[in-house]
Amino acid sequence: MKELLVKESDYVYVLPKGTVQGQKVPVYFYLSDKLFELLEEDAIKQAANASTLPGVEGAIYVMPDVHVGYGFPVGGVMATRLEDGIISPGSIGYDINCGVRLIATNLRAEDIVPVRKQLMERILQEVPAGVGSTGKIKLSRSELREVAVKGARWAVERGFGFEEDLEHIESFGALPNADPSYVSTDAFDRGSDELGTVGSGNHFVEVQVVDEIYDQEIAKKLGLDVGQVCIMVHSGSRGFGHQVCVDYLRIARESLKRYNIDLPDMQLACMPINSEEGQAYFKAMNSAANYAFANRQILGFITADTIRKFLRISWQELGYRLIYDLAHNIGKVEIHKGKKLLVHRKGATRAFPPYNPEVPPAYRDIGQPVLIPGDIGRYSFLLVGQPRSMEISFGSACHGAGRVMSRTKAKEFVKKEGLEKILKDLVVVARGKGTIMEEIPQAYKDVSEVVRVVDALGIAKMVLRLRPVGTLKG
DNA sequence: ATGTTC
Repeated sequence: MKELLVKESDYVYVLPKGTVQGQKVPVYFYLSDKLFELLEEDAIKQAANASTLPGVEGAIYVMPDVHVGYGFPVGGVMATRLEDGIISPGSIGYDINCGVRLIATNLRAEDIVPVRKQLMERILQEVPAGVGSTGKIKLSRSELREVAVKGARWAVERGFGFEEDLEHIESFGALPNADPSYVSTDAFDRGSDELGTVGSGNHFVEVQVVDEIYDQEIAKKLGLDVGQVCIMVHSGSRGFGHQVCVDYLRIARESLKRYNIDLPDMQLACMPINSEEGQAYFKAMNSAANYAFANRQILGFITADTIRKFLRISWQELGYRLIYDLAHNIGKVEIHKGKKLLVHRKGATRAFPPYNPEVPPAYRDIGQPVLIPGDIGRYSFLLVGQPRSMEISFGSACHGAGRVMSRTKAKEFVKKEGLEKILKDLVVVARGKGTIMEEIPQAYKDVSEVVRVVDALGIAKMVLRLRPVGTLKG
């Protein structure tokens, strides 16, 4: 299908409306020439499939870190009209509210670098990571219901963080319209002991240092300077959100006939937003999203507390300050160009511009922070949302590097090259070697190239780069 | 992503 894409301008390729059968809107791919070469046929097909869905509005947008996903590509943005559109679990993702948090500290690189190995070993002891890992927090059914409604606030009330953290979280760390009575017993069972755990795959807790600044003025307003130590958390809603997705994909498949929805791919199984099933999924999805906000709140706090105890310093000396926390797998009701839409972001980050009311007051004149984690060996980036995102991507940017090598291929590569040689002087801790082998830097696209594209398009502005000091993986 | 092929 690649030959059907038309290069409209630098970084913009379009699959014009009318190219595929039943297509309702065009599909825009935001790519450099280099990333265009890496674009997979199946990812194009998946984005094209979504452009045929009922009530899809404007266009489908695909970010430069695109890769094939379940039904809808990772890196995809789709908006559907509330009155006649659908809601698609596969277009939000299995890991509901997978997202990123960045915490600043007053520490300098030299405080951490000499002791980074011991520090990461300590963090490994305190922060549970890995598939099926469980935490110290055991939740009763009623407590879990509370988590699902209150989100990050629940964690703060239990002592995991501070009231002022909440102002620096997307949607204040608690999405409205969460109703855990629409969440299954299976999900409750899986969620009861996984709060405050990292998970697996590309999830991590990382100690980082501000490495390079591209916009001094904005970095200053964020209170960030070269050499400053930060904590980045990348995790989601664990088994709780996964089960919500599984449950509602089944419900969606079973309700397709009832609502006369015809699909090019069963993985895009969806429900009218204005249906009993669609509303049920929306309320369950928001519950899982709030679980993820609480999860990252706890993870970030425990990590900061561990660093503090390791260095034997006070909270004041540590200077813990939440910069921002955001979702990159989520469906949200937003108004774009005067229309009330459900914006599906799957591997895409909200990137609202300055003076948008959703941007925290402290950042109002610089725009919403956009946190882009890279792979374990390279860099992560902080950008801020720009006005053009509201014109060309429903206020969205990319979310990360994006895979280029399959997990299997990555493991074969490690067996051939040797893990020590690949990781060189990186400090990466984990309970097992499996995930690290799948997550080697070579398995990912260069995140620098990805953020360069969203910066060049005016979706989000590059502010600074962070480099890893030590990484905890699942 | 995921009690990693219920």
